[in-house]
Amino acid sequence: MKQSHLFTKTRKDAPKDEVSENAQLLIRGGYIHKEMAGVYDLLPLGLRVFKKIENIIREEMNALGGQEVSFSVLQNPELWKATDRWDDKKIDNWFKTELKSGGELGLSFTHEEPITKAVAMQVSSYRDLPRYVYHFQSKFRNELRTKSGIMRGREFVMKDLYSFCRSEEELDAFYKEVGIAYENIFRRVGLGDITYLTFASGGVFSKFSHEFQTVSTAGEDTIYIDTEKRIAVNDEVMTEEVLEELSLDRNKLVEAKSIEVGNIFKLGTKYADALGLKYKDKDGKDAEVHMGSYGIGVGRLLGTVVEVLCDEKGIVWPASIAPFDVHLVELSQGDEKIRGLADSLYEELQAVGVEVLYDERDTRAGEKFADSDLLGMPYRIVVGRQSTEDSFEIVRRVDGLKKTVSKRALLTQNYGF
RNA sequence: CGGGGCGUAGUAUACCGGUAGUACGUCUGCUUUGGGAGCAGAUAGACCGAGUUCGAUUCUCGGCGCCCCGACCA
Repeated sequence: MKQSHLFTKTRKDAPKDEVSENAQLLIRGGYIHKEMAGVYDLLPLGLRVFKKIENIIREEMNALGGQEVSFSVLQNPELWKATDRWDDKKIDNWFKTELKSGGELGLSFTHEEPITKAVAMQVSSYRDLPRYVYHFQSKFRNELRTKSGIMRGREFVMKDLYSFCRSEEELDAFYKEVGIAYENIFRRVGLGDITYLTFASGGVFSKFSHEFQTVSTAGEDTIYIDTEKRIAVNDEVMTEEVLEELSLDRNKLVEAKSIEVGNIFKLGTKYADALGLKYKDKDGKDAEVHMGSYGIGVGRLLGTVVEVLCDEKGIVWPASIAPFDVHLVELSQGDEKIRGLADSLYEELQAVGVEVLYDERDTRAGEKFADSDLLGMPYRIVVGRQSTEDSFEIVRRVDGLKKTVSKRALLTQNYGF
């Protein structure tokens, strides 16, 4: 992608109404556009990151045996009445709308009800279970107050996975597998070291639910971490009894603010029962379906990566989710030889499948470097006076380390850092 | 939803009961050119409505919007 063709530009100043680090950097870099309070649009660069994160999650969900679907954002109130979640007193941040022909609709607050209902239409025997269904879909929450940039908006895309099992044991086993898959996801997007499996309140179905909490001063939650065991306890369930049950020593726990990037919990049989989802066991008798629900906010995850990995110069993307593999910056300043060198490198890199953002704009070096730092590609290739046919400067964004490498090294992405 | 703050250009701000000025940014051109350069020119603004007034961006009221703390929440 040639940078001069990109319809977004970087900006020096962040909008005054944006306080959070993640949204400031993403807006300055042209990754997102703020539509209104709590509502953000993804621009080309932002969408590329978003899709890469989505794909990592998708791979892990598929590895679990998950089957991808796409459920509507428009929802039938009847299903929610069946589970007693339609009333605004029960769910206070519903977005609801009306049909011209009369009647109400809900805008997807979450998708337990419609997906459970759809599964009920397909499942009737023990042979039909277990089933794991997931999708990436917009969720709408009529928040009284939005905050933290893209971390908490009124509309956001969530990956939600629902598991349908024949027994509590089957659910427990799958639940553990999802936990491992989630750890894979957070490691792959670059948050592994600072993300902790956290015990949180479980509601009426189980004693605990589990959250994945990424340590950040920008977080809204408070957790207590056992760094050796690599688990944490959410402040909301932090009691002596809980510590005892989990065999944790209060003196070893470290308090931290954190961002909830994922959540997994057991739903028991409540929704299945309410929506008529049951199956015939081997004896031909009706049996209950045990459900689990597993969410990751994709946009929040993106924002969290920006928030915790950025530095004073801008965004620092992990290679796994960067919009481009490399940022090619030419400093030809009118020198056609240098420009030719950069142009052909651009073509060759693309030919071997390297994703490259090519800054061939006619601007000064300082501006290009500043933009490159802000945009945060993991590597920057600089083509200037010192470059030759087979000698190029490459800079690693995360620590600024520089190397001079051959063209072959660039084409094979073996930079030797 | 409780509490607080704020609405003048993309950003930061100034002045004023007589329709707005500066800086940065942005755009154009020229000169420059390895860390946001210089010169010249240009662009762009009073949230909306009602009231008071000869006249409202300014005063009053209402609405809308935005931000922050708390509660709530992926």
